[in-house]
Amino acid sequence: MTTIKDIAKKVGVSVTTVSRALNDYDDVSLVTKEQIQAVAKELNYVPNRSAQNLVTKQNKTLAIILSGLEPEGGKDNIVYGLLAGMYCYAESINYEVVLFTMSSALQTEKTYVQFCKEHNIGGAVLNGIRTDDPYLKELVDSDLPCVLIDVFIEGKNTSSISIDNVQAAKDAVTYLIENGHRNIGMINGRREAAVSEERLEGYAEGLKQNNLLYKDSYVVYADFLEKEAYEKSMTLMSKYPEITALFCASDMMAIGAIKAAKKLGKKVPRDISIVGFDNIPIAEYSSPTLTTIGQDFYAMGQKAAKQLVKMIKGEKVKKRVLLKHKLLARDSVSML
Amino acid sequence: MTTIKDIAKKVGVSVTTVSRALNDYDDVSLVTKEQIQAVAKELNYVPNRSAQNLVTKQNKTLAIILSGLEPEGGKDNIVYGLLAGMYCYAESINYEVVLFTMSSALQTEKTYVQFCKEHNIGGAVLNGIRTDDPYLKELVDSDLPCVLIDVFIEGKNTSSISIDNVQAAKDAVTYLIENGHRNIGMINGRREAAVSEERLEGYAEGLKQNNLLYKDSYVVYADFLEKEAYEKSMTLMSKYPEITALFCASDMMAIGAIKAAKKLGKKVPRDISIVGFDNIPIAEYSSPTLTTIGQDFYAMGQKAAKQLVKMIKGEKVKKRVLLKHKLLARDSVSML
DNA sequence: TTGTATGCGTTATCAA
DNA sequence: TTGATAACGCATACAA
Repeated sequence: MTTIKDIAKKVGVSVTTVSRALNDYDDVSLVTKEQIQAVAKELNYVPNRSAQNLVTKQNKTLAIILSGLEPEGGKDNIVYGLLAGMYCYAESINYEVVLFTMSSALQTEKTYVQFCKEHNIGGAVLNGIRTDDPYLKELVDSDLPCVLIDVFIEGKNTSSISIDNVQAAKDAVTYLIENGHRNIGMINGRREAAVSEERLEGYAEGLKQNNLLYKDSYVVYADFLEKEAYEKSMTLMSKYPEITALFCASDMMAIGAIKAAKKLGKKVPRDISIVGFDNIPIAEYSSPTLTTIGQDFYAMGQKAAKQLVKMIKGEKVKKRVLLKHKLLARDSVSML
Repeated sequence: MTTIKDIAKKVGVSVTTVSRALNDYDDVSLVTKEQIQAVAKELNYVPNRSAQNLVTKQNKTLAIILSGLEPEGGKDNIVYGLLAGMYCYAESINYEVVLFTMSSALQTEKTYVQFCKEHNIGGAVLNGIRTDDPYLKELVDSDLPCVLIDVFIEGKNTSSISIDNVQAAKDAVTYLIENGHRNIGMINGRREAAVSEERLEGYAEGLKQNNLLYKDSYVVYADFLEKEAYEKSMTLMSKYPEITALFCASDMMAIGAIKAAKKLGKKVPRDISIVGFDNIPIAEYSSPTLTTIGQDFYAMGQKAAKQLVKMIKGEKVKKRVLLKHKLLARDSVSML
């Protein structure tokens, strides 16, 4: 591997000069600078990041910390979108992106903070981490810039990004009501998830604003899982046949609900209307195509990376950023 | 940040001893070792990877080099599977994974080799890179261990992983023939892709083995794109109404073909049977559900990482690894 | 069993 | 405008 030393020798200058020439300092004569750059190219010189990092203590690396990367996961494309968005911005400013997951934290008994220190991480984007994760607390209590997706936690140096989940849920419910539905059930996600609470709130608000009664019994929790949603919605629809619409806090759960409806001999949307959440790729191709709340995870990843970099540079950022969502009217809802 | 120096000072030994204790050498007394480890923990010591990398020249980082991370990409979940599989193995042996894409290569004018050198990458997994990419040539010509997904290229230190695409295509076609189909069209992918050629070969072989005539006119190329496949298959079906089955080289193209069939008033599978390739998440949820060739990208990513690590360690590896595929019989094919 | 000294490749400080 | 030298944090050859 060629180093600045090699270049220095070949050109006949000191390593200092080479370093400065390569970093385009202006206290080096144009002639030598050009000469050095030419030789660098000729020798295929590539700076060694480890050495750079070691001496500059700069942290041009962003981490994305996830709950896990499961073989069967990824159907929702959320991680992909987030990662792609982050990467897109990071690369544009010559930053790197590395991955870390909770599972590896458990396995190696390495905390997020440790991982970040070890790799000179400048800041981290977190997604899908449980709010009661002790490693999370350690991280947000540390000085390290963190951007949290979908949850709002006060921390030393943190910021949050999400859509307005309350409003989005309200939009979904309102849309159902506009379509004539009066008895609307909700298939919510994991009880502990912040978004679940927010979406429930939006659901309740939507009902209230239209003078409909909120009923606890119309709400079930299905952990964001298709199968669980299948079972829970089956029970719900059987028990309360007056329900004509279901608002689901995720598309995968909506898919489960559609299956349940079919199993019960109900046609979607003729007998029961269903709205999902997220707009995962499957939503557009399922049968019927799924009316849902669209989130732009790519944009979210991009924004997260941007925030992070600002925070790394010590600039002020909004503690909480709300991105736009969009109701996508497709075929799983019909006018009553 | 605490360093081994701090620990050394506190314990009252040299940095050498600390280094050895922390790396669990056995030429350090148990007492001091335990003492050192205790203090390290107390001071929240985390080794600095940059420093380690710099001195050991070890390259405990794997790269995954992709064609790009598009906002609208990822539907097929291939990148996710590959990445998850790689990461899973990498983390188990305390390796890292970083991303690099062709798009960033273009943008920064940085070649894959440069990126890898710069980051002390031990080896790289490549997916979706065009075989005529000059940067690819430079990479496989270099000493850096590379594992190529889906393409077989001889290189200085390379190895390839894929399923047996010829056999898989043959399986698909044979399945259609077993279901009574005699006039089978093929929607192939990008002309230049190695897998396209292999799948075409399997398609032809399947026909031949069953004494059916291969017809050039029954094969169209649709660049692995849904829309393109929609148009091309529309033309194909219109021009040759005797065709009763379509073998598509990707699921997204199969989805396009199904749409085209519907548009033409043909019912799938009653009027036309369709087989896809890949088993992307959508395949299971589309209407009708898609009969397809299942590839396990997670397993592929894992295997790729394993190969890579072996190569990094200088062990011999197979130049070409073939993973198992599986025909998944679902609802898009019917007996003629 | 432990410590001294050296070097990895780079940048930064200071002096020339 | 340039160069000598130190420093970053760590691992290792060698000496003690």
